Order: sequence, then C-alpha cells, then structure tokens
Amino acid sequence: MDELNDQRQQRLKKMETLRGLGIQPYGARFEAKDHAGELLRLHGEKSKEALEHEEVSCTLAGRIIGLRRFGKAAFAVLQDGADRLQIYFKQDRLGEQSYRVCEELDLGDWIGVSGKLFRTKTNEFTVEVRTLTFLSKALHPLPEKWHGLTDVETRYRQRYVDLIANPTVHEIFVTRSRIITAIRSFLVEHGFLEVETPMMQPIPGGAMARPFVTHHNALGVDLYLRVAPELYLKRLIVGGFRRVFEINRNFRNEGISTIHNPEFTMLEFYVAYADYTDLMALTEDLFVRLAQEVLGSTTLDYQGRQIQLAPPWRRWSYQQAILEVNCLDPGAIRDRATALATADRLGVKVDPDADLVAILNEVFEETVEPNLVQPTFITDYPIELSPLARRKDSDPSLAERFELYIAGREIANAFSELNDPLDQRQRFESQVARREAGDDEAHHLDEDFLRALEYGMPPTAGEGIGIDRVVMLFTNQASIRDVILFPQLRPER
RNA sequence: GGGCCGUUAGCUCAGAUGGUAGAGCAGCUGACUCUUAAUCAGCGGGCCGCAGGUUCGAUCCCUGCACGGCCCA
Repeated sequence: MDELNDQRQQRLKKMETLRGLGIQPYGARFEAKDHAGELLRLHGEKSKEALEHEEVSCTLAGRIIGLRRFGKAAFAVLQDGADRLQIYFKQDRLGEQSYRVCEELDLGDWIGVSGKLFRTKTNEFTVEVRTLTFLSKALHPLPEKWHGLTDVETRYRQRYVDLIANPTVHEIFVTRSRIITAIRSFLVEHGFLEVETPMMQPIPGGAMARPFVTHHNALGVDLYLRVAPELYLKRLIVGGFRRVFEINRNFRNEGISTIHNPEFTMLEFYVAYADYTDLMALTEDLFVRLAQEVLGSTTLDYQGRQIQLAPPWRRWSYQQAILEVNCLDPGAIRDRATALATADRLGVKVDPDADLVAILNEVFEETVEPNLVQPTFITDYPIELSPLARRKDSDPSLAERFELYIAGREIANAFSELNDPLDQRQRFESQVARREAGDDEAHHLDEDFLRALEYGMPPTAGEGIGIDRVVMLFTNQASIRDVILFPQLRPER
C-alpha cells in the first residue's frame, strides 16, 4: 500500500526528471570537507560585514529538511549530523540548468553544496550555493515539521526516521556513546585491560536469570546466550590478569518493561587484590568523571528529581535499611514467622511459603528501593542472595557486597569475589537444589569454573554496572527504549 | 500473564446518536529572487488496525485477534 501512495509516486516521477537532466539520483562519492557544526562554530557569530569581507567558501553535504521556494530563489535547511544550516539558492548564481535540479528537490533528499557564507537580511547565517550536487533521492516524505514523529511504535521500529526528525534523539545516542567512551578511558587509565569473553556459553552463569537457548549445528549442542560474563572474567583473573573489564551485551529471557530490554549492555570489571570497599571509591570516582564529562556538573535532574552525584555517597547496610525505613526493631525480622507478620503489617505481599531471606528481600524491594533516590550503596547482603560473593569475616551469613541505587533503581552490583573453590561448590550445590525445586533462575553448577578456582584466584573484587540505566540517568530518559537504538518489539504484522 | 488506554491521509490530530470522513503540515498546479511554521490562488489524497457479529446500513455498537503504551504480577 505504501508502494502505491501518491507521495512516493511523485518522488519517483521527480527521480525520472532528474535522470532526464543527466543527474544520477543515487550519486557517488562527494568530498564534504566542511561540516555544518564546524562552520557554525567557526563563523556563526561573525557579523554580516565580516562575512562579506572574508568571503569564506565551503563545501558541505546533508539532508534537506526544510524548503521555502520563491520562484527563482529558494531557502533550504540542510541537516548535517546534529546540526542544521540554512542554504540559499538563486537562479542568477546557480544558472538555469542547475536551478532546474533545485526545483526538483524534495524534503528528505541528500545534496552536496559549495558556496559562500553570508548573512541574510534577517541576519540568518546562510550558505549561498554556487554549485549543487545531487547525492541521494528520498522516496518517502518526512514527518510533519512542527510535531515531528511522535508515534512511539514508529519511532522504535523506524529509528532512522526518528533520528532524522527528532534532534534530541540524535543527541541522546551521541551522549550514550560519549558515556561509554568515557568509561573506557577511565578504566584504561586505571590499568584495566579490555577483554571479550563468550556470548555463547555451554553453561549460563554469573547471574540469576533465565537464559536464551540456541543451537550449534556442527557441534550438535545447545548453547546459551550469556546472562553475564562474570565467570569468564574471573577465569581471566585466575589466569593472571590483574584488572580486566568488558562492556558488552547480556541477554535475559524475561519480560520487557521501561527498565528491561532482553538484550542490554553491561560493564563488568574485576580488580585483583581488592575488596568491595575499594570498588565503592572507584565507582564514586567513575560517576564523578562521567558527570563532569557529560554534564559538566555533579548535579543532575532525573524525571523532576535533583540527584547529587558528589561523593561520598551514603553507605547503608541491607538489614539496617530495612529496619530504619520501616521503623522496625531487629526483633521484627528475627525469624520467618516474625518477618512474615511484619511484611503483612507493612502491606508487602509475600508468598506464604517464602523463606526468611525471600521475605526480607521482598520487604526491601517494596519499601527501601523506591526511597533510594540519592546515590546509595546498600551493603552486606544475605549470603543466600549472593552465591558468588565472599563471606564477611565478621559475619559469615553476610556477603561482602554492595548494590548501588540511584533514583530508586539498581545501577551497580559488586562484591568481593568468592575465591574458595570448596565454598563455591557448596553454594552452587544449594543453587542446584533450588533449581530442582523449580527456581529456573537459580545458578547452574559450572565444573570448569570450579576447576579454575582450584588453580587459585587471588582475592578479587568485581562489579557490574548496567550501562543502559546509567545512560537513562544522564540523559533524563524514563524508558530504556529511549536509550537503546533498536529496542526489542514484537515483529511487525 | 492480568487490567486500563490507544490504532482515522505520508505526519500530527479532529470527528459523528450508526446514514461511507475533516483540519493543519506534507504533496500537486500556478504566482513569487532575503525566507525561516514564508505567503497567495486552486487541486488531489482514506480497506477509519484486521476478522467476525448485530443492523436496512458499521469507521462508530458487540466479540475475537494483531500491534503499541501505561500500570500490576
């Protein structure tokens, strides 16, 4: 149906007209030695007189996104990356032949132009075009010029149109890239080595999550898309790398929401000889660096709330947070029965068969998490929730672990790594028991990982940071779909 | 998985108690050599998400489905 619509027909017709004028509608190489942004930066503030005096020539290319014609002259807006620059066509200047091409232009077409910078009567910084090169024909009309493209489904399915029509979307993805670049340089400066570990794993490990399964034909085996790189990165610490990191995709076979996409980007990094307290300091430094680089400030506005990233951040133990937020005394969560009663009293819905740890975690998620708006390290999680983390020497029922919360959302998860292979085996075994009891998010037992630990892993601290959520925070986006170029949707039709 | 909402022209949106639909932008024709939401005159454009049902008649009411959004699990 799209194939038949009249706008497309018109454009196909103009394409033939161009061919008739000896113009290739899909042209070749063009040396766009200038960029709109650079021209604006270098000359955009100069006066009309100064520009007339200097006679700056330029050659640039871009997409036409605005067009105002006046018979034998026309103004157009050229979009070049994130920048927009007005260009001016005049028949006198271009000559009749070339002006004919100008008359066939449509919104959405790509052109290259050379000309001279000047200011119009209304003082608009403009390129007066001397030569026009047609580069590429658009067969579809652009979205409406005031409201742009707002239909979210089209925006996600046809992100290319979203990027053309909505400059802020373009900006968000530039910012995303800058954040990732800044993280990389920060880590490299801190002595980390960037590595890549398998995305396809025979045993999915490193996180409690349901994996995607795929099949390798030649090997005749099922493989899992990784839910985390953790166990491989720790193998590398066993192998002798001191500091490693990986920024890459994880895949979790779970529901989709404003904070969950089935594939998402995770940073994980590991530091030999360190513990989780070292990582708190490193994390604070990293976020300050990002804030300065991306925002130029350590204060950010997220969905109407002011967030202060300047350290030190609050450190609050998991249990203490539960007690304080709900004004409880330790007796209220001492055992399963009291905890169940407490949860009930707090209006937290809990599975009546849940164990103490699960009840408390439910209470934590319901009552504490939403209140963690300013950056907060929640520390010392129950060991049962942390099957890969080292026990606290002072209390073996707790893990040397923290999660970082900002804006009520989990941003990072870190711990001193469990390097005792015998303890790790037991933890895996209790996970396997849970799996057999029907918990398909519980960990698998990974014999090779245990064998690696048996070769000896130095004391190590490791952390994972959800990059998409960091980008949401820094770009003030409410939905993860707005920071992922092609978020997962049901296939069309 | 459940609840609520949405789906009308390329885009952004109106619309009627049930009588086969309208605007702005975009497009087309014409005028116009400094506009920037350019202007002026004229014109075309629709499987009203899909499939059933009710009805003399459905884009509108009912049911199912698809896709999307928000909330909940």
